[in-house]
Amino acid sequence: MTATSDPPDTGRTPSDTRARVLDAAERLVQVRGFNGFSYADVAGEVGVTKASLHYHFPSKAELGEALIARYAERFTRALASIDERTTGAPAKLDAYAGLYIDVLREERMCLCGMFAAEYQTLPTAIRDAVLCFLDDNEAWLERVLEQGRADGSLRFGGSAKETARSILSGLEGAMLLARPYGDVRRFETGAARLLTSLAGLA
Amino acid sequence: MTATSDPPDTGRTPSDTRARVLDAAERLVQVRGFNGFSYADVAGEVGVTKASLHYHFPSKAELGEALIARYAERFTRALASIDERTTGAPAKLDAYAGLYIDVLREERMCLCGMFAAEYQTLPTAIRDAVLCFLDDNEAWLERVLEQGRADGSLRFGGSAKETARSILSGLEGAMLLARPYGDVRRFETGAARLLTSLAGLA
DNA sequence: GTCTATAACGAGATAGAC
DNA sequence: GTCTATCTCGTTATAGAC
Repeated sequence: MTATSDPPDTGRTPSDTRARVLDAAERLVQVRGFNGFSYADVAGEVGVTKASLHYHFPSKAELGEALIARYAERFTRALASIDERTTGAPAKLDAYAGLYIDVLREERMCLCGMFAAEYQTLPTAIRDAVLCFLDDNEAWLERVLEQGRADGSLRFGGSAKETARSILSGLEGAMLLARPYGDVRRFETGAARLLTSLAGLA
Repeated sequence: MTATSDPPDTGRTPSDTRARVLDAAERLVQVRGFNGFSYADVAGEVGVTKASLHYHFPSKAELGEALIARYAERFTRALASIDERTTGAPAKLDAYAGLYIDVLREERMCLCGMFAAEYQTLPTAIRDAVLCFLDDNEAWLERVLEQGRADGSLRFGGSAKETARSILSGLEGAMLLARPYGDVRRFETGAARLLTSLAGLA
């Protein structure tokens, strides 16, 4: 039942290369920024030529669009997974911060945070996706905060929307500054304090 | 008493160009990132040739070093000015947040926050200066927080050092995310909430 | 799909005249 | 100090063979 004909079996799935390119490019953007890497860098890591990259992603802008699209999808799934695995708002917030920690452990910045820094230099399609990503995160956090306030597990003043924004920007900022120090713990303690102070998480 | 000889009067002070180059480059880094602008961009804005830039700053790395050095000096003076103009810890924190607002109004990111994002791509000298800048800010905030806790004008749990870090990263993050939205108010409300929740500022 | 080869351009940087 | 001219290299991108 393995490949009887058609696609010559290279030991890789049909568009394995495409995925590997996205993986390498994603890491490069998160570590060096969208303006801090080239097709040559990606080609070197993946082990193909620059021309092959252009077959999959004709322009760097299109590569960037594919990156943020995939990243956003994955993040959406991660949030859905949190909603399935956990019940209380405090546990959800903890798990949410855990997503950031996982990224930081690989010495990466949040893809969207990096794009936010370079925002003025990005193609419009990427810009729009960045705003969409931020809005989605904010909306999810807002929902969790409302839930927590309703069931008494969280305590905070002001609107849930504004609190969500503060948490989101607080986590992004903690990530931004923890990376130069190469210190994940710096983020962890900062994130804990942030959630405690802003959302009344015990 | 005006120039009787020596420096041919061009209508500019001796190294006016040097300062104008720094001004333009600083703005470009804050808006587009260190990897998002070129000598040609700076030359165009200042109205000189690329070769002239290289006379003042032989390499882009040296330009970057000069930028962060001047920025750090100016920031140090700004903090000293706050210490002179204001007395209470709450007023000092408000003035501190005001520094960020001034930057954001010009649609810029904090120079150091931008460098933090691009950290992995920067020459060592700039990296060191970035960490130094962050440490200085943290130390100043820590001192203000200690003062506020001592005189009862601020209320927060945990160490002043960690609280200072949270405030610093919170402000940088709020700045990072406010810029894509082109919304200074987004920062202002976020910063106010941050200082209230983290430092107990009324 | 992937390759070699190359185009077309912009980057940082230098030499030397004025 | 600033210029013109030029160099070298890296960048994104394309053409066309396999």
